[in-house]
Amino acid sequence: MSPAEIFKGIAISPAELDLITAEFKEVKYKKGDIILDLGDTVKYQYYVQSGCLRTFFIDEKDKEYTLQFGIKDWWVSDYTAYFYSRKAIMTIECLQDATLYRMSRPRLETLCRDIPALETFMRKKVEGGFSMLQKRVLSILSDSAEERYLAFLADYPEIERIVKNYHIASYLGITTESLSRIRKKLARQ
Amino acid sequence: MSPAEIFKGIAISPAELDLITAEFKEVKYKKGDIILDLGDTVKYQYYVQSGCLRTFFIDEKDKEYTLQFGIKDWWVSDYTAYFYSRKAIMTIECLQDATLYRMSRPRLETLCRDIPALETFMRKKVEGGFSMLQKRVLSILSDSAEERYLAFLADYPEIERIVKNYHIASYLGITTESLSRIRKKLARQ
DNA sequence: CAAAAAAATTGACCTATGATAACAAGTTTG
DNA sequence: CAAACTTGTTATCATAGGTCAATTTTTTTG
Repeated sequence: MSPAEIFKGIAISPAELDLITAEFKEVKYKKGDIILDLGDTVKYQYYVQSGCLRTFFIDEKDKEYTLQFGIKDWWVSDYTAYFYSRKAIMTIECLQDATLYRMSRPRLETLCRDIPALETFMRKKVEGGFSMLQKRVLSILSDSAEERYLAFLADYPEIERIVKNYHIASYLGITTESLSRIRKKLARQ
Repeated sequence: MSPAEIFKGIAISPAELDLITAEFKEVKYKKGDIILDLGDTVKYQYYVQSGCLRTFFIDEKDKEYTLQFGIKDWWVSDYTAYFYSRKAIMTIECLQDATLYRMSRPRLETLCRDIPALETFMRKKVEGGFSMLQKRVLSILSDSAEERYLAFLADYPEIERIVKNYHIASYLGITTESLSRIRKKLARQ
């Protein structure tokens, strides 16, 4: 296992791949660890090699909203802060012991400048994320909580097995009581 | 007015700028025109030079959800379809006579390959869009309809002046009746 | 500018989900 | 393995926002 796996499938020379992978640092976290906390300076984005992370936002009423789960092969960060070199507005916690490869923004920018194929790779990665977020906006606007729960189960069966129901509820934007009612109704049917 | 204005502020040689602007085509639309329709092949993304566009999704019950408005200096497309060269799942309509510069996906990909500064520009543009969408997801999940309406007015005062209330309602994900009640309440206060 | 069409408002009623509280089930740890 | 804690469920009641239908206001057009 090495960061090289991240780039399998892109046309890039071995020398360039070495340049890139040299800038990743492997870091390990334990279940319950806070990887990034509200107000921290956001230096890194993380590639999840194994384990499970959760990025969430806490509102004035201390209610949590899960923005993203991250499992194998996902990238995780507080991207708004990461992109604009600002302080974190999100928290990232480790839900399951994890091995991550982290990359600092300035280093990645330098690599992108030097290695055009990497720049293209990163652009397409963000395009994919943009597309997923658009889909999520539409889903929150137009689907009922039950429909969104079913879509979540269909889209992320592995995540459902790992995380708690209250994490899923906070991803769907409903209370844990509502999710419980939905689950009961679905079980009956 | 020429597509060159799109790239003011990026470090790019005049020769490269010419290469890029040569690939934009100016197109004009009238209020009410459908620029892109459900099922169309999505070839272009559009830079709005003037006027106002709206991208929206229609669900099974014929209810519309506005994903994005586009005014001067915004880029508009059905991005999921554009990124993946798929058929449109959205409709784009012209809300106010518009002059657009359009760019085809394959041409832009070629230009990005040849001009690294353009690739970086495009990546940062998508990063900005990603960040805005994340903010919108959080806002839909955590804010009331009234809070979202107030935020919309604060964020897009120019758009509010141009578009109909039912467009705003469909952006906020509420009915036009609800928006009307919210407006009444705010007017009273 | 009058008629028609489009947009916005209002009222009455309904429903999905939230809030609160109590409790049950599951999991961790001394 | 029992106590303590965490997670999930259930019931009751409250409410934001939806639905439907009628009406008023604004805009467009012949």
